[in-house]
Amino acid sequence: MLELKGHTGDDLCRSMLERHADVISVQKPDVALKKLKIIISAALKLSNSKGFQAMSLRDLSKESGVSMGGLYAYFDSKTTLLNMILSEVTGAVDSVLGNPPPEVVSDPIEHLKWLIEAHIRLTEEMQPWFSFAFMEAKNFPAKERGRAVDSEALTESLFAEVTARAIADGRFRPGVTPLLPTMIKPLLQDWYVKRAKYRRRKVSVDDYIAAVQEMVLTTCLPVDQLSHPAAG
Amino acid sequence: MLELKGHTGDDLCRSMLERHADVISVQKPDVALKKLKIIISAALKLSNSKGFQAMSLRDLSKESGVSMGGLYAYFDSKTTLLNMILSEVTGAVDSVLGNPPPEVVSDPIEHLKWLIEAHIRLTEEMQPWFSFAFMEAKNFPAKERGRAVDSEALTESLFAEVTARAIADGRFRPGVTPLLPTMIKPLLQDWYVKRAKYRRRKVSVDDYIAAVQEMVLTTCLPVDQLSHPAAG
DNA sequence: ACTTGTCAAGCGAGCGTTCGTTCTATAAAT
DNA sequence: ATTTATAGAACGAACGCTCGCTTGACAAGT
Repeated sequence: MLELKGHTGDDLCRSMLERHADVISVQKPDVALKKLKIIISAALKLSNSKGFQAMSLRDLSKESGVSMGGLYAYFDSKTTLLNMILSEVTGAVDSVLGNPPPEVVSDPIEHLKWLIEAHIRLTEEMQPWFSFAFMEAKNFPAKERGRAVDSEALTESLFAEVTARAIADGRFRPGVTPLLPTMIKPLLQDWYVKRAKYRRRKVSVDDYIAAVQEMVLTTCLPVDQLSHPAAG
Repeated sequence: MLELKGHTGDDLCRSMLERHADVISVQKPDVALKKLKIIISAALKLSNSKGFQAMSLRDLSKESGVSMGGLYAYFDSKTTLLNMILSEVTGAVDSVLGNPPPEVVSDPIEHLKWLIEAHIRLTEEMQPWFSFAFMEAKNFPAKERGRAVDSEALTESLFAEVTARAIADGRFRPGVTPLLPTMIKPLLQDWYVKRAKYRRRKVSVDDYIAAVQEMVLTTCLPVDQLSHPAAG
């Protein structure tokens, strides 16, 4: 089973500290990391329940137990806080989906299956972060919204490339809808957008990965290559 | 081709006037309708570009050309405005998807195809309304958020019912994923969530309906019933 | 024909509140 | 003693909402 490394809350906050050392005025790394984790997890919790823009810094102060002034030791504006989180999400997408293991890139079908699995596993590990970055994106200031949109476009382009390669290699059924790469995205996004629903229904990550892979492959593979129970 | 009636901006605002006659203090129906249309279209435009909660009533006043006081002749609070729009959306979903034409209900496959088409055509006609109701829902006050969630659940239950019926009738391939009805929803929602993208790529409503129907039916029909180019 | 009275409709300054942000005083650590 | 971290009061701007005033169409009275 695919393993992703380096995307726990701890890893991500550590990366944030490096990336934004210029605006974070707290010097001691261990103190900074400990508090940053508390602040970020409170920010994700509040944003994902009431929206980033509706979350006031007083809410965040109360939820995290850090005073108003204390918060401003970790960012210099509310928009900077937004950007700090956003950077980690887009960075994770780039580094994970952009670096497929060598053994899958030669076969577009395997590459496609890997992209589906990697995307779902990454969003599972970073669920509140993805909800934040893409569900809230519409309400972001213009520049930050643009970054979220670009990140989404990049993901879709990866699916478009691998699909085009599969078609060029004659691996797909002729006449399969050109909308296929576009339609994969909403299926993947549903995993983190509606995470609570799937949890309630006891659908596991593996169940969901298998279901999406089945639906996509059944749509695009030639009929004679379909195996009825979920393909191995 | 399926025709839906009664969901133009004009129809919807007329319905709003009746439904909320108690809070709308403007008496002359033609005056009220004309202004309400202006106000609602401005509200949808602003909400969909910056979020409902980020839209101030001063923004709305400026965009619609109606003064602050004038706005309050049409609603008694910002939340009431939200509810007025929300009611029209959930009402349209109930009345359209809940009333399939008699000729499709006997055949679950035809019913399923009809549900897909009707959903996409309805959201096409009411695109800004659906974006408002479901993309903004997360930021709504608790009660209003509940109404949006309920409406989504109702839609999914319609797909679950027709799917269950198809399986009971032996019309689906054995072993098709039980997640199918759940996965249809995100495909349908993408049409109004990412409407701008599809417009840019010159994907028509009919193209999209055909693509979703193809993907869903290819996934669930027995292999020997698949026709390779989009089924008629 | 012209004035006057009436009232629905519309306006925008201003209310109290809360927002993001800053600042100063203090506590803790080295 | 000096740096580092923290708390929370204070500030101006902007928020949802209210309210007293103006406008304009129309009917009654002359």
